[in-house]
Amino acid sequence: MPALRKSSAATRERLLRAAERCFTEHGYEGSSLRQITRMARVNLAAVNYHFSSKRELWLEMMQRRLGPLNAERVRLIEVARAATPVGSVVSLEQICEAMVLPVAKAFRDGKSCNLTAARMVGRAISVPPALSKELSRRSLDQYWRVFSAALRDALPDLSPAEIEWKFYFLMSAMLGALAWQGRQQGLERELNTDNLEPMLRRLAAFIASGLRAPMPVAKAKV
Amino acid sequence: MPALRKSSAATRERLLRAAERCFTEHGYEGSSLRQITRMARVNLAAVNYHFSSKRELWLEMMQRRLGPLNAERVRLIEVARAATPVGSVVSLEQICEAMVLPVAKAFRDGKSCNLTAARMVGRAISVPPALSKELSRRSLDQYWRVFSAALRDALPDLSPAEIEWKFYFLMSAMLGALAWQGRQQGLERELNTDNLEPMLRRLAAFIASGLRAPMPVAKAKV
DNA sequence: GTCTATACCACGATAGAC
DNA sequence: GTCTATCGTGGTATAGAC
Repeated sequence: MPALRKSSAATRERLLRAAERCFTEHGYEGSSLRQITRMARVNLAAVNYHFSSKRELWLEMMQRRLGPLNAERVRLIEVARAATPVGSVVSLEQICEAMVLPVAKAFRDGKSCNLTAARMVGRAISVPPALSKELSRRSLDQYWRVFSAALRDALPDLSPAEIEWKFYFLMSAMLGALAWQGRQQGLERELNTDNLEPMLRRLAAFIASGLRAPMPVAKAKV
Repeated sequence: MPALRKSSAATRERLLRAAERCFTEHGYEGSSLRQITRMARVNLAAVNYHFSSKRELWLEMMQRRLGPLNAERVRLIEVARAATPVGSVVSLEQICEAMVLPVAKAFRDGKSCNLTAARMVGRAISVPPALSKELSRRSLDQYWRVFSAALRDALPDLSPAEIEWKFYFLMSAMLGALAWQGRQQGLERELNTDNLEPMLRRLAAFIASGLRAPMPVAKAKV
């Protein structure tokens, strides 16, 4: 690779940081490239040069965060599997905690959690559908194999289709819970460092119990 | 009310119908007012005259669908309560089915389900956060009172805050499941009239079991 | 009161100079 | 690599016809 004439990497990094703040605070279409580049103190056209489009800027910003998060999830599942006696399997509760709890851990800046990043993950559900679908393709599909394998072991009676349905519900509940923090009337408290992890533990318990629930047979009438 | 000189109501209705098709198919920011007004065969400025903005057009379109849906949910809960012996309460399973199953029922056009409308409900999670928050304020808050009262009766040991957390998880799983239909790799089948109701039954079972799960006490370390 | 034509400004994107 | 200028399209506002 040839030597860079100027601080190209620094410009990229400043853009990614500004994008994290902007997108998390104002949403995808609520954030303009002019606003982001002003905050990053770079030229408007720099976005197109470094990322080719607003869409790719968002995707790279998300992938940078989801990479370590998913790596930690896989690591926790493998640690649990290594600690499991032969003939036994990793429990649903362990799987769900591996899925949910790293959200608090992966985004630590020093002692406290980077809430902007954590919230960002939940907000991934509030972008144009084509965008979140592409993000899922890039950052979740490879992880899905590990996770569904653990689920199949823990739920040997369920068909692959039923596993996938439950995985949908699980992911939806998790992203929605992160995104909806403090948005409902009555529950005014915002997401903060102190209540993030207890919320995630409640969520993991909710999901684990839901996964264990028997699948109902279809009936004719509502 | 004075007599209308022209077909104001017809213009409104055509705009709402076109908006349903457009917003559901292309998402909120993926649908332009020029596209919607062309489809409705009305002038661009008609949106501003009848709804004052794109935002309000979307909100009115959603409220028109969520009204009957929530009315049916409340009706089902009250029917279940009426059929419950004194000293007993409506079960979690009944509550969850009342919450979830009307999605299939409320959107019937004649014999089959209007899938555009059903999908629209799920897509409400993929709009700018400020929009879905406003929709929740207008269409869900009044319903929340009935629903949380039933939940409190079914789960007398939980604090109001814990009830609200679980309601978050419930709503997130439901909206996400509707929105995510057919978007994951591996599960390619699209939402259709035949598989909507079985999916909703699976979802209701998932949620009911999750709601019943004991809330974990917070621990120190992940 | 209802509808139309049109102007306005902000947006994302890009070409080409430096 | 960076910047300026510019293009097409978006939501919105308004003046005026009917």
